[in-house]
Amino acid sequence: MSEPGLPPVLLWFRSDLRLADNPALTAAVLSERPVIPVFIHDDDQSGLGGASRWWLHHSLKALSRDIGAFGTTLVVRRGDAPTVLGALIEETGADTLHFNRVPRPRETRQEERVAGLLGRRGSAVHGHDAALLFEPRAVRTQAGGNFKVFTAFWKTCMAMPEPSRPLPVPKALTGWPRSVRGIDVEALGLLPTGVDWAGGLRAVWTPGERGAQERLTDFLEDGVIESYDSDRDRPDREGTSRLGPHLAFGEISVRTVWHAVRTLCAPGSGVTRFLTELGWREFCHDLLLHHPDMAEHPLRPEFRNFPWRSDPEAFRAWCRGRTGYPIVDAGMRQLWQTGWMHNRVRMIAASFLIKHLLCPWQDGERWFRDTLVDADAANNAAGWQWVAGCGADAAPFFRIFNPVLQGERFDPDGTYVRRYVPELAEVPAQWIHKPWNAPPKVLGAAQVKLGADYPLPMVDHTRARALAMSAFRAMSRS
DNA sequence: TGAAATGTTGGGGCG
DNA sequence: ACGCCCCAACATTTC
Repeated sequence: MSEPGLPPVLLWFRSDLRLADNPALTAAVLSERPVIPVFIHDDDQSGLGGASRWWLHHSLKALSRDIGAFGTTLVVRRGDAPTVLGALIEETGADTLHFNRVPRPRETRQEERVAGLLGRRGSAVHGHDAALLFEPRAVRTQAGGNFKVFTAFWKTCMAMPEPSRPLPVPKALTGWPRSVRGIDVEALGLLPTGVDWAGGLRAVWTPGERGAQERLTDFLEDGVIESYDSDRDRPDREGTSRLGPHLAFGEISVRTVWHAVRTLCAPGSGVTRFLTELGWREFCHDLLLHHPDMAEHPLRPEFRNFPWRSDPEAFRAWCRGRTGYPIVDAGMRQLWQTGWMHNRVRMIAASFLIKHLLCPWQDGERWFRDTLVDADAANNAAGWQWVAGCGADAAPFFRIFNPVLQGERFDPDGTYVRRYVPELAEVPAQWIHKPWNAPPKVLGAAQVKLGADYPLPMVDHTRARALAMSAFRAMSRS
């Protein structure tokens, strides 16, 4: 127990809304001083989309409850983090700050401002690393640069010492006996105003550390991971972990996931593949750290000359899931309804926006950032550039998905399409991914009138493909 | 972590 | 028996 009179330490929560494997928390507890846990929301700086705001609200509620169980209170404030932290130091006499670094450019800049401001006031500022498996920027080529090819990056990671084991939840947390002014999570105004569009999210997700751990447990049970290698590509199955949003908000640490899989699962192709996906997350963060403008500017500069089209109508149709290509529309509607889209379908839908509609990939990146509960600045930007063919280790631009073939290959029975495009529910599997080819009799029996109940394809695949090729060639010539 | 076009091969039907 | 064509199946190349 701490002596009265000892100055408290500030514990600044950010994208690490958890108590397990939280080195900042552990360090604060070890200091044997009263701990003031703080969360600061900055509406102007957060860059959070609507779906992420919904998630953050519930995740903060969960964290408040969990901290409350220690007899302590999470202090919630809004505003500019360095300013708020400075004010808290004034108010409480705290002389130390612990936080976990967020290895992304925006957050890193914020950390530097905090360190500068608090350092000038004589406070000790301690940043800890727990957001990645391997220390940010520590993975280097032999020449000392950052990797631009994933396989080489991951091979190097796998030759490094295994990631640290996760830290336990501290046994106790001593709070600050005096009350510190804060606001209710509700007052942050993170939930939808007006129309409640979050019903689909509530039905699918449980934000918070408990929910994250349950999701991990579910994934590790029943041998899901054994067939992960193939099932992860099947949107009609529950073959993926769905840990994305929990990782994005730091409700569970990637090291916890890593060691749980390594400890509890028999080695095999599924395990290897899943760990590799965690590797992509590492790679994306490494890329964004070295290319802070990756969400706006293509890594391959020649793509600045790509003749993108400006077509707000087409973009809107894509957003709303009314392209006329069932696998694309199912994905976009799953995203809108649940805040999440299966990864295979993300690739198909993104490819469609970029290569069939020739819309700028940045527009799609922003839409995903606004609608995904697992929106992550690094993963999202890297993923979109990868699909567009202008990123690191990217698919060549001419690798154009055929949405019909992709649908038939990865949703062979049409189960996924039927779930999210109910107007096609009665269309037989043979035609579900290309209803425009179905005999009129079949469509009649399925009670579908194309162009009325469900749109006709907004572009012809073969023609769109040819146009994309010539646009690509135009860019390559210029 | 493609798709489509083009090339090659080999078996069977047939004159 | 032989060559020819057809075409499916597979492989390679091209975008």
